[in-house]
Parts: sequence; structure tokens; C-alpha cells
Amino acid sequence: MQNLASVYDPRATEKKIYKFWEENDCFKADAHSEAESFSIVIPPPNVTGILHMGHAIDNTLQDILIRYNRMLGKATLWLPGTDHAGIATQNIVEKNLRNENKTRYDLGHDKFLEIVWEWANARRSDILDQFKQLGVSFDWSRQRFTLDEGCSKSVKEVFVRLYEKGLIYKGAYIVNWCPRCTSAISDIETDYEEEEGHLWEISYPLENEMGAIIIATTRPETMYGDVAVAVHPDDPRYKHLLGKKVVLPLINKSIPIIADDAVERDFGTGALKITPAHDPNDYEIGKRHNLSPVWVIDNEGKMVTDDRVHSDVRGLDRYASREQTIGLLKLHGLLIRAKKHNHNVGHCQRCNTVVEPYLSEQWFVKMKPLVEKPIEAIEKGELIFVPDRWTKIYLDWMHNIRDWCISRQIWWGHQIPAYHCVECGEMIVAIDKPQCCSKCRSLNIQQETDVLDTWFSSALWPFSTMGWPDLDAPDFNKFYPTSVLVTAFDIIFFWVARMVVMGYEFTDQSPFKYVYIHGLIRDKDGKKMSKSFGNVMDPREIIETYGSDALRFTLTSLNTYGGQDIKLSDEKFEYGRNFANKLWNASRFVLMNLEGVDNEPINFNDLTIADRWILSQYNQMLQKVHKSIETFHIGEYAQIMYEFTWNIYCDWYIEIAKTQLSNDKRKINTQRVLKYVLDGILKTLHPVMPHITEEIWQLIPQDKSSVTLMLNKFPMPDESQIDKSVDVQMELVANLISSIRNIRQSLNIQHNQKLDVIIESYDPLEKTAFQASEKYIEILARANSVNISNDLTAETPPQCASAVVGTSKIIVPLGGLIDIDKEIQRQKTKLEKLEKEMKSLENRLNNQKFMSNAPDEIKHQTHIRVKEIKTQIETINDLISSLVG
RNA sequence: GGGCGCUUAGCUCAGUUGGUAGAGCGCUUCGCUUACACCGAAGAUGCCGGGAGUUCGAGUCUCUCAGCGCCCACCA
Repeated sequence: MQNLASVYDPRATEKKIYKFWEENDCFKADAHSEAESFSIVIPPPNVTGILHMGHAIDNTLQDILIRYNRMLGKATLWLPGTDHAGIATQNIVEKNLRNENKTRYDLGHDKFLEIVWEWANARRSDILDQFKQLGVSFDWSRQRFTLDEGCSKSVKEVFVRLYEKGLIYKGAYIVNWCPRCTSAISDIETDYEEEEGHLWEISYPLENEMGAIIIATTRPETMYGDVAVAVHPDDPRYKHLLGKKVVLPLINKSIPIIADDAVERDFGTGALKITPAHDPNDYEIGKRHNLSPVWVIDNEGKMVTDDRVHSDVRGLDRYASREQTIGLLKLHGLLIRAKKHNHNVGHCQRCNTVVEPYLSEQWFVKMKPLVEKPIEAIEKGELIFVPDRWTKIYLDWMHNIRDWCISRQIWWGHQIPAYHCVECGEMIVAIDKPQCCSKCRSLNIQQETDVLDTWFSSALWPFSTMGWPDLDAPDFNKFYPTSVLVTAFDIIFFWVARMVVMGYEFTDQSPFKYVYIHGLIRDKDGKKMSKSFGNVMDPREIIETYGSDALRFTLTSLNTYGGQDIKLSDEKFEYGRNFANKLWNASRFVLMNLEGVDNEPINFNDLTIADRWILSQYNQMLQKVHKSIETFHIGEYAQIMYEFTWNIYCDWYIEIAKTQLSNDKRKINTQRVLKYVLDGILKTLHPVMPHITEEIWQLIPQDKSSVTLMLNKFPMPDESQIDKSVDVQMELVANLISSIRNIRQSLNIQHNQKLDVIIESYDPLEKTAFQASEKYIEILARANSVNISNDLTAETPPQCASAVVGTSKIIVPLGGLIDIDKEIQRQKTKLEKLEKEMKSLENRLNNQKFMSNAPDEIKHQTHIRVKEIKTQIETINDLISSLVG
């Protein structure tokens, strides 16, 4: 037996163990296996990112499910990959270029993409490499990228099929436009924040007559694009003005006064300026009244440079233009007043720039018809959210679904597979570039320059990575649909819902049965971790300090079924680190005491009460573990392992085993039990703490059916070994030992002072338990002798401390050692508690309604407890009076 | 405006078929008992946010109020 360090050093083992798994090809999935399949695709991290705590918990939970199911013998696939992260990636590369004073236009389309590819490729392997430190059992051979060949093929296929079904269309609509990214973004990529602003009231003079109409707006700079002033049709203030015209100030353009129901009479002045090109509501109103939109702001958020706008604002940024316009209005006495006004302003999720509602030609997915099956999926039980409360969020979104703007005016991404004929303008949507125009036969054909929203390819991830559209692809056949999707709630709309939509449309089933939603990782004050706050925690640093297993174990324990957000601080990882160390040392003890042990199984005919108890506890632990993992109570699984390993196996069984190991007759079988249970702990704990369990398991001398723990069978509970009466008995023994220790502590009895223990027991179950445990009591409670009697006449010695366990009386004669007053006080405190409990129990039993309504089992339990307390109270009273006497 | 979550020991939080409250850390007191001081032993600590209701019985179910946090929608 080699000497093991007394403190576990994860740094020394984790890398070594991971390499060992890789060298033995342990992660590889077998698409041709006969076994039942279990598969997960990871939420592909953005190539722009680095590993953060969210990834750490997300992938730990997945790894637990994967490793558990792999050990159950299933054909298991965990597919890794990365996301090209369209706008995010392009933004970073453009920023780098800007440092060299260049723009993407300086480089041109192809050269720019070349640079992005280069950058993304470097980042791609880097980010996944970071995951290795977590110990993830990814099948690296199946690593994918949302922009790789296979994904591109799926994207084109999906696009064309949707287009042909009429579910993708192109048209001019108001979209959310980010002037910094110079691209459209989708509704859900727009985050609203309340901001302080003003409601400006501006006078629009009537044409050819005296008077004016006063409109209210938060965005005066858009007034140049006004095409009308709208009022409510029934508003008496304005009824007489309907059909008349006003002169748009500053540019002296004549526009009509129209009536529309959408106008709120109570808001502002009740008169609304209509700017169809730059406001979604105005666009709708404009459409109803056949008013042509006038663009006055360009794609970069600057005012146009021609006479559509006042000469003083041409080419100005929208905000500068606002200032300027206000100034001009003031100058002309047309600004009536400015009221402070808070309103919600949309921001680009990627760069936080205020988005511009912008009328432009975009591609959309018609969502309504696509969500029918995804909605039904819930009712049919084909899609299950865990925890359940996310179902409603998902359904609400599906029921209120709006069309999805999928085109982005950037270069990095899947170029839309649509082609237009330069000659005749014909649009052709096809997987491959057509030779010539299908209409005019012209050869002058150009592909759309827009690319797709990055989430479009993500939506196909579960099947695009498995070989679809080839329905015979082995992976697709074996591993699709996947078993479960594990993610945080922040991407339910972006990703989860859209995967379900695409899954049903193209494979006629949900891409996963379960969606397991966990909480978000926050800092110790509950704030979201973000680079700008400077409160991000780097998992790699935690791993360096505490170890990967400690990180995994801690995060898992903190994870609750309800998916509460997790507040983290560095110190919390001590929990996992300490536990790893405890496991290490318990194993060290066992390994040091295995000398002479054979590989024979436990002799079940020769077990002590403690042996039977640990086996009973062990198998109950297994039952709980299976149940908790299978029902996604994964935090509970970690806690069960902690409790069993530390508080049951270490605190009690190992301590008891020490007494058995020194008994030649008991030694061998005790070694077998120690080893058997340790082996079981290692296997059971492996999914959450893979490295340390593998490391220790390799050190255990035994016949090994596999070279690695991770490919072993996960232990199954053996109910025949569960013995509830042994559980009760050992609990009494443990209580007895604790009681004696309590006496020692509270009466200040020296540690090296051995005590005599007299047990007066009339209950056969209790008596057998104590008789079988004499040796344990001697060692663990430091007793000279243990006398068990049921001699009713046995007299309590004059000076003694005492306790009651179950219904048995424990007496510890102390001679001159005892402080009688202290002991009396100790007993009285106990008595008070018991009497309090007794009272409440008696109340219950005296309650007629309780007796007639409560189930028999509860009544029975109450009676038993009452009986027990009664005995205990009597005994304590006896003891007190003997002390006083 | 609509919806969701949280409020339990000093701190961070568990507690899904309603049976009389738990963990980790911290705290107090012992202890180098050769697996472990990243440890062992013994302890203390809670009108489970307020109120009402259902029930023999509520941290757990219903209603209501309050505080904190989040999501969705949106008024120019």
C-alpha cells in the first residue's frame, strides 16, 4: 500500500484522470449499440465567451445525468459544440479591427469573413478546452459548430422547406433596429428599460387658417417623417379639425389631420403625430390610412442628408438632431412645453444601444402555424418542463407568438439561401445557387447578403448535429430525440421554444422529452454576474484553489429542484473541498486496513449488528439516490451522498469498524464490508465527483471488470439488505453513546477517565441491541465495563449520572466525580422538554375530533411516543429524587 | 397593466402526497482517541413575513396584506 497524503490534492489527480479517460476512449458513444439510448446535446456556448459559473453548473448537471445513465448501461451520447454567435462575434472582430483603424468595409466581405473564421476557430477549441477542467464526459469525436458544414446543410434545407410551405416570407415591416450593429434584431433581443425623458408638446399650425393643433411626442427628431396628425374620432376638441391640414413646422410640409381609434384621448394632448417609418404604432395607423412612410433616420441612427429634414439637422446623430430640433422649435415659438416623462426604451441586447424602430425589408418566419404541435406537446406529455412552473411561461409565449425576424444585416452567419435576378428581380430560394434566373434565364444572379439570426441555426441543434436531413444517419436514428435538455430559464424563448418548434416541424417530435431548468448563478449579494460589474467568478480559479470535484459538488448541492438562483461566494466551495478531503481520508483509512483482505464477497451469514446496519443504510441510500436523480432532484442527490458518506459511514461505521478490525474473528468480514460500501460510495458519487472517485477506486485492490470506474455499473439497491429493525436498534446504540458523551462533556469528566455503564433494559429489542453493541459502547463512549441487566431490584448507586434511551435507563456511577447540583439541573432541563411534548401529545389524544378523524397510523404513533415519554419522565423523576435523596 | 418567484436558526438556504422543523457556515465548550484540524465530540439558537380561512392537525392547502426580486406587455 502506497502512502497517501493526508490532504487530498485535486491538482495532482484531476488532469491525470481526465487524460486517462481520454486515452481509454471512455466518452465515445456507440450509435450501433443495442442498449437503450440516453442523449444530451449541450447548449453550445458562444465562441466569444469564456467558461463562467453558469456553464459550470449547467454542464455539471448534464455530466451527472450522462455519467449516471452511462453507468446504468445505456448507450450514452453527450454531444459538445459551440455557437457562431452571429452579431456578438462580428462585433468583437470589428472592434479589434477598429483598433487598427479599419472597418469591415475596408477589408471587403470575403477577407473580413476569413478573419472572423480564423478568430472563431481559435476561440472554439479554446472554450471547449476550458470545459475539460470541469471533467465533462463529452464525446469529443462528435464536436460540432453551428456554422459547420453539417449545420449549414440543415439550415439551408430548413429555410427552403419553410419558404416553400409559405412559412418564411420577406417584406417591409417595422423592426427593432440597432444602429450600432446596423442590423435588425428580433423582439426578444430587445430589452426595455425605463428611462427619464420628456414629453414635448409642439404646436403644428393649421394650414390656411388661424390656430394650431398641439401634439405630444417623446421623439421630436422624428417629426420630419410625419405624414399626418391623428386624433380620436370622437374627441370633441378636435372633431371640427378632421379633414383639415396642418403645416409641419420647420420644413413646411402639408399633412392631414386624420381620425383613428388607436389614439388615446387622455394621453398627452390627445393629438398624435404619425411617423410610419420610425414607429410601429404609427406604421399601423399609416397603413390604415394609406399614408406613405417618409424615412428621416438612416441605418446608423443619423438624420438623412437631404431636404426631407431641416438643413440644420442633416447628417446629425438622432440625439443631436433632437437637441437641434428642440432649439429650432423654441426659436419659432412652437414648443409649447416640455413635461418630464418616464418611458420604456428598447436597447440592443448585444451592445446596449438604444434601438430604433425602423421600417425595412426583412425575412420572417410565420410562427403561428408552427406552434400548434409544440403547444399540444405539453398536453400530450411529449414535452415536460422541470420544474413545472416553466410550462406556463412557455405556453404563454407560444400562445402570443409573433413572427420571427430572422434576417440580420451582418456578414458573419448563415447567408440566406435566396437569390435574386439582377436583370428581372425574380427571387429564387434554393439550397444551391441556381445557374440562371428561372424567369428570364439571365445568368446575373446574386445571393442575398443578409445572414440568419444566430438562433436560427441553434434551433436546429438537436438534429442538425445528428446527421439530419439524412434520416438514416446512425446518430439520428440512435440518439434523436434527445433525452433531456438542461439549461437556465433565460433562454427558454430564444432557444428552447424554437428548438421545439423546429423539432416538430422537421422531425415530427419534440427534440427532447424533458427540459430541466436550473437557476442562474449570482454573486453573494444576489447581483447578476457580469463583466461590467466586475463580479464574475472564474471557474478555473475555483478549480485551481478547491478542485474541480469540489466545484461540481458544491454547485450541485446548491442546486434546488425549484431552480432558485444561486448566490455564490468563494468560501462556499470549502463545502465541496472539505467533503472531498473527508472522502479521501475515509478511503485512506480503509485502504490502510485492507491488509490481508481477499476478493471474496461479504459473508452475509456472519454480520454484526453494525454490519447489518451499514448495509441497510447503504441500500436505502441507493434507493434515495436513484429516485432523486431520476426525478431531477439533483441537489438532493449530492446531499444524500454527503450525509451517508460523512455522517453514517465515517462517523459511525468506520469508528465501529475499528473495534471489529482488532478482533481477529471479525477482521476479514469487516474489511469486506468496509470495502464493499466504500466501493459503492465511489460508484454512487462518481457522477458528481468523477475525478477523486476514479482515483481512489483505482487504488482499491479488487477484481475489476473494467479498467475505469466511469464505465462500471451503478449500484442498484438490494432490498433484502434493508432491515428497519436494525436501523432502530443502531439508532438506540448511537443515542446511548451520545448520551454518555453528553454526560462526560456536561459534567467535565476527563477524557482519559473511563466510566462504568449500567443499562437497565426491559424492552427485548433494545436489550439485544445493547448486548450486541457492548464493545462499541466501550470504545466509542470510553467505558470500562458495560452491564446490562433487567433486574428490577438493581439499585441506582448513590452518586451517578444517568440518561434515558428509548425506554432503557442508563446509569453511570461517578463516585466523587459528580457535581450533584449540575447533574440535577441537567436532568431537569430534559424533563421540562419531555413534559412539554407530553402535554401537547395528551391534548391531541384528548381531542375527540382527533381520535375520530386522524388515521390509525398517526394515532398509533402518538400512543407509542406517549408511552415512551411516560417511561422516560418516570425514570428521570426517579433519578432526580435519588440524587436529591 | 398581466404573470412568476422569494420572505424558515446570526448568515446562505433545504423541506411535492398536510402529522408538529433541518443542513452548511458561524457561535459556545471540550479534544493532537495514529483516516481526516479541509478533523472529532458535546451543545445553544426558530410565534417557518403579517392577518384570516379550510382541517382533529398547516412551514406545507385557500384568500388577503406587506417587502424584495424577476419576466412579459406597453401609452405617442
